[in-house]
Amino acid sequence: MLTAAGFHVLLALASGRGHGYAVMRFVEEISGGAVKLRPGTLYRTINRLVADGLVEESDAGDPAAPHDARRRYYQLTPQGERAAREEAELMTRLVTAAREAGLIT
Amino acid sequence: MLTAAGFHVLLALASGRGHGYAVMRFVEEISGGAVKLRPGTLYRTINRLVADGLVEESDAGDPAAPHDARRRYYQLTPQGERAAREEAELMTRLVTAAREAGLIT
DNA sequence: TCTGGTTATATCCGGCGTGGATATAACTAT
DNA sequence: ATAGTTATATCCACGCCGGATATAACCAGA
Repeated sequence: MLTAAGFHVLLALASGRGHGYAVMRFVEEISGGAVKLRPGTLYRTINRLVADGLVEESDAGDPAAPHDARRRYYQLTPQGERAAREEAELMTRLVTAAREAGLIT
Repeated sequence: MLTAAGFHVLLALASGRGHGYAVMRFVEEISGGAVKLRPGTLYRTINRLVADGLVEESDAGDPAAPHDARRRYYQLTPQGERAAREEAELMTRLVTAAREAGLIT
């Protein structure tokens, strides 16, 4: 199973957030500020995902965005997409169970 | 945020799995065998949840079940139920995002 | 132009949580 | 009786995370 941080990063990349800092903001956004991926966790997680073949660096960023030399862009590999999908499916089952248990509506 | 194991335990208890070993089977069931809560993680997690006030031991188990002296029964505290609900709501948002990203249907 | 705030990446340390193994013992069925 | 399953508990090594610190590029406004 992926770590929570690992899934957050994959999901952010699948949602079109191409570089590290954008991933950080995505996670904060989607959780309503409850979850924060700090630099230490963020960049280490990205490096691990690259080492595991789930993510790869892509030389070109969004061509519409203004150039920023600091940014490093990433994208999912097919394996990363598969892993993210499996994790999302597991999560769907957990949400269904939470609904059946009356925790959420 | 809860750890993955912590949420699994709370969800299992909310789903009427009263004792430790039943929690273990619940997690294995719901994940289709992909996730296994091993003894080391399971009982340490339960103890931590008790220490944090999210779970409490309940002296009586299911009266319909045959008595088994080894079993220790647990239930959610109001605080535990709140924590589980918040985590489930966060997870719902993640699943929605995964759907919007085309990861799942 | 220079200055402050934000964006962006990177690394270190201490500590917490996990996986896997091992142990023990009570149940159950044959 | 005895073998297999159910059930709880604890240990060690390792991996991951939070928080802090560092560095530097970008941008807006004075």
